[in-house]
Amino acid sequence: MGPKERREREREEIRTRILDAARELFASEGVESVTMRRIADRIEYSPTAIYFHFRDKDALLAELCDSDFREFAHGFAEIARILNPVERLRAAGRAYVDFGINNPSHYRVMFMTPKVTSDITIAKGNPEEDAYAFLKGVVAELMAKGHFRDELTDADLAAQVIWSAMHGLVSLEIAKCKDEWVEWRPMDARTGQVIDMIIRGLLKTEGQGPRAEGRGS
Amino acid sequence: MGPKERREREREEIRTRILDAARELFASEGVESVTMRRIADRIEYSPTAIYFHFRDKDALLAELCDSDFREFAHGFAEIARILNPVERLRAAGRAYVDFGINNPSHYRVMFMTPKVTSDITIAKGNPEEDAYAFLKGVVAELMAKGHFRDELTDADLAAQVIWSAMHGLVSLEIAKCKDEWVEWRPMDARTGQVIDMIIRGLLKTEGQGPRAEGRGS
DNA sequence: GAACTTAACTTAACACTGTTAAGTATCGGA
DNA sequence: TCCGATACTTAACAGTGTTAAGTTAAGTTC
Repeated sequence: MGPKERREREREEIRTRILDAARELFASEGVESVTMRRIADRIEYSPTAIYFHFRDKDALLAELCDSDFREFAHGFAEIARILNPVERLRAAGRAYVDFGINNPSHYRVMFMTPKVTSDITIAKGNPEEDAYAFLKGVVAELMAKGHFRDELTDADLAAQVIWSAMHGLVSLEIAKCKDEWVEWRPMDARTGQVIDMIIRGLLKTEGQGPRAEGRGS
Repeated sequence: MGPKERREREREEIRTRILDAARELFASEGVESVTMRRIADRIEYSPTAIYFHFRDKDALLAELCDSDFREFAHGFAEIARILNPVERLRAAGRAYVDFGINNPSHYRVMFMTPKVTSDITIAKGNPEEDAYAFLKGVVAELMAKGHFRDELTDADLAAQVIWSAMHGLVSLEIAKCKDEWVEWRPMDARTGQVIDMIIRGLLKTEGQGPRAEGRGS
């Protein structure tokens, strides 16, 4: 069964070549510059050749998105080692903002454009691949240890509230940083204030739980 | 000078006809369906006729956006009459979310897409036309009355933090409501929690100032 | 080994998009 | 009456995603 496997391998190879070209174009010149024809130019194929490997442009972008989500979640691996859950939440918030600011093009398609995430291959619920699961895990731990205000018992709801606040920070910066209408304060200052607001607004007594624990890592 | 004025009036009339057609198309079928040709079809002109009244499509959309921003700000007029500034902030937050949920297409172009707001005619700083100014006003009043935590003395920074949280709520809903990845909690519940988080996280002692005042209106 | 099939392309074209160049009426003023 | 500006139209250009039809090379089968 030599030739069959070789063909399979070659097919996979050209697939990743297309994806790489698209990713490169995407990162350097923004999502608008990612056209089928420009991708084709880069890999020296005709534009229609891409359709043999991807259903359409959306499917191609979705697959790009898929790997982006995975990489994004991997970014929290180091943070997962922080023992103190409050500090872990703080660090996660900062990491989230860093990702968005450093990868605005990616952030836009990942979180700012309506897109059906149908054929996605990420292991849902696994904190190492699913960033939402990571956040929910931190929230659940904080709840279990009694850090959260007593009326907050729904980990999903709390996670969604936290995500909303952080997402607002990043998406507003990406969409409106050029806007001279508002006298924007430095992103660092805003980030710090939002994180403090989250901690103070959702947790008990100044962001520390009922009993102060040793700071992690 | 009769004819001259009549011409001027007619010119203005066709301008608003174009804008109305675009607005209608926009609200009913989303921004993607707003094409020069479809606008032209509606008003029974050729597509190029529009270019005599608007520089290009962006200018047309910008003008649409302009009136949308004004209308958006007008929505806060009633809320401005609430005496208690904490309650006013709460109501403003709810109104903000309502606007976004009821006008997702408008919200997207207004706040979720990078667009240079250059030739804008809104009276900056006037709370009746500029919603950011309204928010900043509420924040400033809360600060003056000592409701804010002592370390928060910058009204712009605080306003931007509040706006971020509310914007995150709305924009995440608009972009990801169809997403089955996350088990979304009801929008109402999230809104309530975010507003509570803002109040508790930024103000002193349970969202009330140093001294409880009578509730307004 | 010849015939057939299929995978992996290419070229040409369609139906769109925003936008521009060039041409045409219509109308107010000298 | 002629002139020039105003307000258009038609035709076209350079893009876009996508599809239909044709081509070529390789593998499979008789």
